[in-house]
Amino acid sequence: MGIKERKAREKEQLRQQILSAARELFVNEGYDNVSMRKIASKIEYSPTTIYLYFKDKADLLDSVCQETLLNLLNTLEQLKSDISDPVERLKKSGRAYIAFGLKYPQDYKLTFVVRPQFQEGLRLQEGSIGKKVFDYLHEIVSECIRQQIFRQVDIDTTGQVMWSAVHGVTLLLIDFPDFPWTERDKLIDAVIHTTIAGLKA
Amino acid sequence: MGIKERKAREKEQLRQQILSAARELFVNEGYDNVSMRKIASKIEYSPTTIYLYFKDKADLLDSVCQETLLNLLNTLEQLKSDISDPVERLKKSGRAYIAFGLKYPQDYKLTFVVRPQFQEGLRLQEGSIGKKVFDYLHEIVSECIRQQIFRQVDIDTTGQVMWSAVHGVTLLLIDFPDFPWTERDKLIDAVIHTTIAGLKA
DNA sequence: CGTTATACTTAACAGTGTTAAGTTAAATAA
DNA sequence: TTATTTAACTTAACACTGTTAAGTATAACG
Repeated sequence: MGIKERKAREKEQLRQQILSAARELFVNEGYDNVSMRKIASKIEYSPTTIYLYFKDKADLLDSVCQETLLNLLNTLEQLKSDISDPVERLKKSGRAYIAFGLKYPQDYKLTFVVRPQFQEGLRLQEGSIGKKVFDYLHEIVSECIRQQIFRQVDIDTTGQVMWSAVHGVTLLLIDFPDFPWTERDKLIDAVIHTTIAGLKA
Repeated sequence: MGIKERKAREKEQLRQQILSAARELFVNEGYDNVSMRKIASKIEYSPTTIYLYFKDKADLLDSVCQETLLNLLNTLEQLKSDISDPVERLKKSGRAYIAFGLKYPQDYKLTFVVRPQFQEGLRLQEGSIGKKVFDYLHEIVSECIRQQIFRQVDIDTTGQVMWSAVHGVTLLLIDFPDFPWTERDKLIDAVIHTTIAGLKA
């Protein structure tokens, strides 16, 4: 039964080809400026072939975003073992989260802003990668509270406050690149420092 | 010369008609799902008439967003005189900012997320309404620092931190309505309280 | 070798933003 | 009043969009 396996492998390969072509185009030209025909011509297949692998354009976007989330999760989890002090770990993670968003700004926007628009009622489902990213933050915050470093506000709220802070500054820096921001790293540090200080106080 | 004035008035009237039709459609159906033909048919004119009043669809979006920013600015400035304590004023303003975003979620997204995507290199120009909204926050923060209630970090950074916080939570609540958030007002209060506490500490 | 399933393509539909050319009616000038 | 110019708007068209249904060729299987 080697043939079926080869076929499956080839199918998967084309799927990946479509996916990476789509990502590259989405990121460089914006979701709306990319047509299915453009993606198709990039991989030298007819436009309709894509529909054999993805339900529609939104599904393609969704798959691209799943990959992005996985990248983000991996980036964050690499920091996990590094540091024992949970506050230090939270700072590093926050900075890493923002840095990821700024390194791949279009991917970040696609995932956290464009996709929710195209997939109404999108929930970070239990078991989804998006949920795992949030859980990662949640866990560190939780440790800070357990060690009584943070105020004893409920854990969920605290985690969500942290997420708001990093999400907010990331998007502002992406969307208004020409605004007269303070020096970038200074602002990022200030956001993280302020939020953590506020959670301690 | 009453005729010219009447004509000008009528022109302005149609412009407003187009604008409010566009706003209603953009808000209810999303920018991408609204065609120029749809807007035109709503006001019972031919599609090309719109181009006599607006350069293109992005320009129409821009004008809609200007109105939104003006609304936001007015909403905020109504609080100005109310309270003398700058910290209390900052809290109220922050809450009002977020409340505005949640009351008109689509307008908020159009203005602060969609528009920057369609108008690359958009800057909050000196004298623009967007700049004035930010300046409003900036001013209150500045007063908090002057009165030595906040740490003596530079004013710009402090204002930007505040903006990040409210922007972040607003967008998260809009984009992920089905996420298991803490009770909404509790989260909003936590964000504002945490940020302000962090700026004090 | 004939049949069936797989993988892909062609052609088409209804819609998009936008432009150029055309039309109609009102305002101005003779 | 009548002729001309100007303003406001429309018609028709172009090149494109996402997506579907039907068709084709090739490889696998009995």
